[in-house]
Amino acid sequence: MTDGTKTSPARRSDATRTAILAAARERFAADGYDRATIRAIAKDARIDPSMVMRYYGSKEGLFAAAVALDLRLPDLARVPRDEAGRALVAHFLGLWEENEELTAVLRVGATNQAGAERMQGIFRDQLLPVARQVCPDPEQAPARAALCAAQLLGLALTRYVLRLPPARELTREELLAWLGPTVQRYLTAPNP
Amino acid sequence: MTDGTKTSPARRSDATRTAILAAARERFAADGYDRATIRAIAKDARIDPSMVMRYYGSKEGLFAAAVALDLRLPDLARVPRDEAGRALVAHFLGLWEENEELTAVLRVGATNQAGAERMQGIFRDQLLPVARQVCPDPEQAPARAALCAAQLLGLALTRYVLRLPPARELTREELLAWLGPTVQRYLTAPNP
DNA sequence: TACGTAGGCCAACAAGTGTTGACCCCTACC
DNA sequence: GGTAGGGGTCAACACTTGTTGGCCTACGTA
Repeated sequence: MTDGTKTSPARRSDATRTAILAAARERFAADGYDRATIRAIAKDARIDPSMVMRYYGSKEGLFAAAVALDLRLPDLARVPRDEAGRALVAHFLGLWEENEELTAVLRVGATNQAGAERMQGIFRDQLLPVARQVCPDPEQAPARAALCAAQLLGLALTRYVLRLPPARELTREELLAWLGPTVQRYLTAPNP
Repeated sequence: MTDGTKTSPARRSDATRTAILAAARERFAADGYDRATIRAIAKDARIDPSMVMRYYGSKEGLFAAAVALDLRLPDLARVPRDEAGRALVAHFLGLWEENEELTAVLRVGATNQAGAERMQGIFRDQLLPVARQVCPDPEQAPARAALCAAQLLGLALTRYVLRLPPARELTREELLAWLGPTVQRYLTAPNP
């Protein structure tokens, strides 16, 4: 699982570095920023806490390195216009199922001021452009994207963070059938 | 602002107690459970940290006392069946605008395991019964209520916690027009 | 007036935090 | 073979946290 970045040759400590990142992702996702301690992360990675500091400078640096968030949103111009909503929901579901970084980012976003700003950035740089592709009037794109974010993040919140039992019991197909039309409406329906 | 509970006569320390609760609500809402320190709360209330312990036993006890959450959901049997969604959204919006305890509970629910369980309880005891009143098939009530929770909490998350600018700029009327039909569909529409 | 008691403050404890610097070991190169 | 230098550990610092117990004050009652 070498990440795509092409840094200097290949340090002897790469194994440790990735072990730290993996442990950090898990802890941040499970406990949130404050409760996830450097000592606990280091213990999971079976190294000394001081190594975390050496490689990532500080706890904030570690968090930034651990959750480099790329939603890899699909190109909605390439799916039929009336299936955009369903496609978006499907993509988000897949993302959340496999990727625990998202839980970490959402947890921290809800706790921390800096975390909230990070999420604002993700919204602006990743979801908003996609919405702009599909929205009838580009000027409405921010509002429509915000509505989609509310629905999608609300699903993630209830299903993966708060873990409301009924939200967990819904199948992928049911969610697509319920949320797909909602997101579709937020994206493309005429004004209200 | 005497609360409805009919406890012993009226202690001389009632002013202090309510000052502590008010400060606690503010801090918990603004900072979340972990970052809201007893010392900071005590400072806001202009008393000694030890008083908080004396009156509320522990930090958890203080939190429990500070956020006694009653959503006061409307009786949906008394509004026209096809306006239930709109009524629910309107009620939630009013609730969040005036009540900062909700932000605290959501923040803590996203951070803390115990907080998540508290939110599960709120969902089960307050939102679920209301959904049961309106849902065509009572057996589907949990799933439908969960969908409503996802949409409503998602709105709260983006608008009041993450504070995404476009989510903040939507007016009350726009939100009613967009989310009302969504919640209505989740509550009463035939299966998918 | 005397006094018990509740309200309040102060200082400290023990635990846990992020962070730092000194020190050892092993490897790769001259 | 010697020697930088990076990988790694240990112990400690400085600080903050929730929490506790002792002590003073002032009210309300007898």
